[in-house]
This record gives sequence, C-alpha cells and structure tokens, in this order.
Amino acid sequence: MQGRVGASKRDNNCTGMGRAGMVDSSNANRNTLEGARRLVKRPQGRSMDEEEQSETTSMEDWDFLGRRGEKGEQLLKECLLNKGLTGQSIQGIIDVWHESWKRHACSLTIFAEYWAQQSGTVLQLLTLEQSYLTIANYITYLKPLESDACIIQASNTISTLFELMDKPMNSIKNKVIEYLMKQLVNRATKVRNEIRYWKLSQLMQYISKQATLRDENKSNSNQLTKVSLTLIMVYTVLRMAEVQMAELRIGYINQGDIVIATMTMKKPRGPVEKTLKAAQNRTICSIRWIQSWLEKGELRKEQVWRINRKEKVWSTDKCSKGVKRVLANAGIEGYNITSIRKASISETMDKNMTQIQIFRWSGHSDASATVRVNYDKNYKDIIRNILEYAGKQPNLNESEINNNYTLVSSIRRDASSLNYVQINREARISERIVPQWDRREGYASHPVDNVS
DNA sequence: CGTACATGAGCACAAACAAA
DNA sequence: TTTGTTTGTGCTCATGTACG
Repeated sequence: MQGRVGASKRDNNCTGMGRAGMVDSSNANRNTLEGARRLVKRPQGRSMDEEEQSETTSMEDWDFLGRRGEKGEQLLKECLLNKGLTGQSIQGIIDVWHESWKRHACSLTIFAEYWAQQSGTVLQLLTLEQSYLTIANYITYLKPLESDACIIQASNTISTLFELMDKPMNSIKNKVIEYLMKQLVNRATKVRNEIRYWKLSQLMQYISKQATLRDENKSNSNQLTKVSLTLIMVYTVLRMAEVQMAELRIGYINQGDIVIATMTMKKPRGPVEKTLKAAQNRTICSIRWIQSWLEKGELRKEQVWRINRKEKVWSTDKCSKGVKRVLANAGIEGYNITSIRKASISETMDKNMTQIQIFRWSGHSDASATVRVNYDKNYKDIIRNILEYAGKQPNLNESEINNNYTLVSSIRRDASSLNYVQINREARISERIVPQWDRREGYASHPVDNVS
C-alpha cells in the first residue's frame, strides 16, 4: 500500500489549508510535489518500509501540524526517509536540534514553497548534483522578499539539509554562496558599542533585602522560583537554557550541598555538574532560597524546570521573564539575561581573581578571545583615563608618580584586569616548557594561578 | 509562537616573525 | 629571497535569548 498513514493525514490537512484560501497555482504545485513523492516512494516499497510506516507516521511524530513549520518538517522527513534513514534516526537528529528545530522547520517551509513554485520535486532534490547552484538561486530569489536575518537563516538551513542528505561539502559551501551572502551578513553584524554593565552588588543587595520577606514566609512560590533561578545563574554562570533543563539533586541539601546537573549546548558541549554550597551570608545563600522554594512544594523536586512534551513546568521563556523581573525589581532595567553572566564574571575580575581561575569556573574554552569581545567593555573608560593621564603629565619621574600615588594606584588597580592577555600568554609558554603538564589538571596547581 | 537579534567556538586565512 | 612557524583576526554557523 502506497498511501502511507502520514501522507493521507497530510493530504487532508493540505486540502484544509487549500480551502482556507490557498491560491490555485500553488495548489497545483503541491500536487506535483505530492505526485512526485509517490513516484519516489514506490521503488523503495520493501518489507522494511512496512515497519517504518507504522513507526514514522504516528501522530506525535509531527511537531508542526497546522503550524508554520509544517511543510518544512514534511520536506525534511521526506528527503531523509528517501535517503534511507529510519523515522527513529530522523527523530534522533531532530532531538539534537533543541531550539534550532523550530527555526529549521519554519525556514524549510519557505524553501518548500519556493521549490514547489519552481516545480521542483523531492526526487530532484535527492539527485541534485551541484547543490550550490540551487542555494545560490534560492538566495537571490529571497533577497527582495525577505529580511537579512531570514535569508541568512534560510541559507544555513538549506545547507544543513543538503549536508544531512550527504551531498559533498564543496557542492554546498563555496565562494559563490559566500559572496552572495556577504552583503547580508555585513549588514546583519551588530555594531560593537561600548556598554557599561551593572554591578553585581546591586542585584545581591536587592535579594538580600528580599530575604526578610522570605523568612517571614511572605514570598510566594513564584517569587521564590525567580530568585532561586537568578541566584543559580549568578553562582554557577550557567546559561538560562542550561539552568532551565537542569536537574537539581537535593539529596545532601541538609549538609548544604545541591548539585545542578545539566547539559551545555555551546561548545565544549556535554554534561555539566555544578555544586552549590551554603554561603555564609544566609540572605543571599542560594541553598536557603532553594530550600524555602522547595518547601512551598508546588513542583516535583527532582525535575524542577524540566519540560518534556507532556508535562510543562517553566519554559525557557517563562524562566527568562521571571529572572528579568527580578533584575527589574533590583533596579536593573534594559539588560538581558546574559548580563548576569557578564556581571558575575566582571565581579570576579574586579576582585583580582586570576583569569585562568575565572575561565575554568565560567567554562569558556578560549578565554582571551571571549573576554576581548565581551567582558572588557567596562574598562574602556579606565583606558581612556590612562591615556589622558599620559598626555597631561608627560614628564613625571618616579617620585612624582609616587606623589600622585592615590590616583595612579586606583587606575592601576582597575586596570589590572587588563593584564589577562599577558597572563594567558605566560600560561601558554609554560605549557610548552613543561610538556608533560596536563592541561586540564594542571591549571589548578600551576604557578600561574598564584599570580595576583 | 514565529522571527529577529546576539553570542561564542572553530575555522581559515593572513600578518608577523624566524629560519634556511 | 624563499620557506616554515606562530600569532592574530574576521567570518561562519549553530544555538541561546529577546521581541512583538
């Protein structure tokens, strides 16, 4: 039987959409696509296929039924099924995509519409030789129609699709595509402003004040969740999405230990476990806050924010908004969630922690490059001061500098954070001299860590 | 929810430097 | 001058976050 369960379901859906005001021409095009799909299907109709049908077309496999991404999802699955992947394998790929899946699906929908308009078929996509020509024409077609961000996304998505279809890389990404995209990408690049971040103390003082409310049992569960979430972000410098999918292990909470187990999606990716310890100051102790929150008992303890398909607790959106609320209440407005991470890291820098310690803690893999772009913005003014100072007092000798010690030392102290690049360089040199030194273990005990 | 915007890792390339 | 090596920089793309 060639009419697969999923296909017939989609057919129904399509006619439904057609009635909802689809223009005639595109309806016709859909038919060519559908027709081609059946043609492609037929030679593959083996006994294997029978098994696939039941497992790949059950209801919950369609994430975007009746939504924007529907045709994209359809296209992707058609292509990959025809490539010989099982439904389960495809689902595996989709699961890995996390946040990206939504975007890929929507973006592929645009491509599916374009391809249908070109009277293209799935079969043609499968046998396409020089994929970059298709991509290039597609990009050119989109240029007058869509925003820069949309076209960049479209280009990324379509090359991902071709990659998954095992087309050679040099037929997907080459100079033609690069040049076509250049203008768009340049326009989309953010202007690097100098931004002054808020001080962590501002947030901590606010939370500290809230602790009285907490102790008097006047905070509701919602508030406790938000503050706990914020504190976890401050202490662990995990990203929002990472905290949101985290599992809290509270077996040793009475000894003042909570383990946060999660996954990082940004590289270096993989499982991460961070331990929260009880802090001396109980008003801003994350353990105390989490404890009070759990005592409210509205959530299942081991899966605090986790969302699976059935049971939704706090989505990333909700978490993000909650934390922003806390920031706003603390008087920190107009900053995004990631600024917590930056504020935390900047705070440790101000306190003269060594760069290497900081980056081991924050999980950056190439510290100097990351910092160069993101965490030195607060110091631009200080640098300006230094330069101006040099201009005003060109001929100071050592004793005169000492006379001006208060000014100089304050500048020096603030500027000490600027030494990170040199410290890193020293670290690299040491590594070469002592080749047996293990990179991962060595950072903690290495003498560079003692630089203050 | 769909889309726009932002971030960060890794890569490729080029500048700078060193050695032949 | 040519060739080899190290260091620095910009670009790309996957993915996180914000916005309307």
